[in-house]
Amino acid sequence: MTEAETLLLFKCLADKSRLQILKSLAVEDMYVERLAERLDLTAPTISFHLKKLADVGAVRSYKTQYYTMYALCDEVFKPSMLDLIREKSSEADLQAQRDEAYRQKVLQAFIQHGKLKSIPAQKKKERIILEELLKSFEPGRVYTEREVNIILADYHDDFCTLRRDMIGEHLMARDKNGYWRIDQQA
Amino acid sequence: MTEAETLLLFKCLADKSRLQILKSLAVEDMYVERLAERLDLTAPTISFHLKKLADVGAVRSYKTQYYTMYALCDEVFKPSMLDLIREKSSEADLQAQRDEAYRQKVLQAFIQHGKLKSIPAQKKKERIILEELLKSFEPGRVYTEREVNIILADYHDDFCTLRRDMIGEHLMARDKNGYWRIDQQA
DNA sequence: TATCTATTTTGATAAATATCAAAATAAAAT
DNA sequence: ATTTTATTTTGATATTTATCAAAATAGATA
Repeated sequence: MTEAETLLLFKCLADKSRLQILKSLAVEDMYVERLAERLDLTAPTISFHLKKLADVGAVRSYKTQYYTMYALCDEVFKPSMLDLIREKSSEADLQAQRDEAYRQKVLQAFIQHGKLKSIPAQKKKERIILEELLKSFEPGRVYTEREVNIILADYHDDFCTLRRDMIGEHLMARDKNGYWRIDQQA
Repeated sequence: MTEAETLLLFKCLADKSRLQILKSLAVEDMYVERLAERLDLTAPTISFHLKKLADVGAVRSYKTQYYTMYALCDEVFKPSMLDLIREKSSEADLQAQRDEAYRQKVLQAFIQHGKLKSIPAQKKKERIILEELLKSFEPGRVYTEREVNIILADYHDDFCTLRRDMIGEHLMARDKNGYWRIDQQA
């Protein structure tokens, strides 16, 4: 079941009238007008709800002589809600989730109380730290080397290494006028 | 769990953002701002959703040094949706349900193609039939005996018995001017 | 075929609610 | 104490949607 389908299913359960319809159908099959009478709603309203329920496969219908009988499809409601919550999101989302978890882990390991405990030896980890420090610079603005140093010194004494690696990782660029952020477009 | 609580719970699951929050919390505990970043929503919006989720016991929170961490409460989501649908409604509702089912059974047994196959011998069943036939009369209007006969004859040849029992069951009344429905106020 | 009746569709309306910006709280660090 | 930062509350807005009346459709009986 896709994420969108799950949402649709829950939306069906999230309405008083539809919940009552399902409860009624759980007892016995019924036709539109009888449901309307039971729930004190008009037939069009019942029809509207039944259509939504049918769309997610929650009910099915069959003809008897006079009426269109509606019946509950139990199967759809067998899984526990937890199952559906745990169901993996789209693959891309899952990956993003793992990446973000890792990123947070690194940040928490190296940055404490706003200070950088040490500069990570692993390139991958240092990159994460640098990306975080980059947030202290405004996009588009040009900084003097002195300004860059002051900002970076706030995190770690070795601001020279940090500044150099910002350039090395292509997170910042420089020319004779100064330094600026390089922003990858979203 | 009461019917209203069930509805609230389903409503919590019926929103894209809240579903994503729950999915995220199923992986690991998180704080408001991080969720906001992940879902690309503002912190107030996340806070709004978390409050709703907390109201139905879907999440709980605890403090760490900096943040208010939110965690999933699995227990709430353990039951299958079918369990909740099948959960008995209020007692009164259940009784009404049984009554109505019985009523339908009797009606279908004795009335076919708009005609009364026979007049039930059991008083209880006949009463159900009479209540149904009563719908053919307009509330408040006074009918001549002849008019009553014509209407009842449409259902069964023995309209005299039907007419008499309508009076006997106090479903209709008569005086020198004619017959009329007695409507029990709702 | 014509007529009745059950059901669905359409159009309109009112209620619920997800979202954000801005303001208010709360909580921690300096 | 003051400042910073995370969270919540408030107020406003736009979207969604449940509901009904009326019209259209479909299905069955006569």
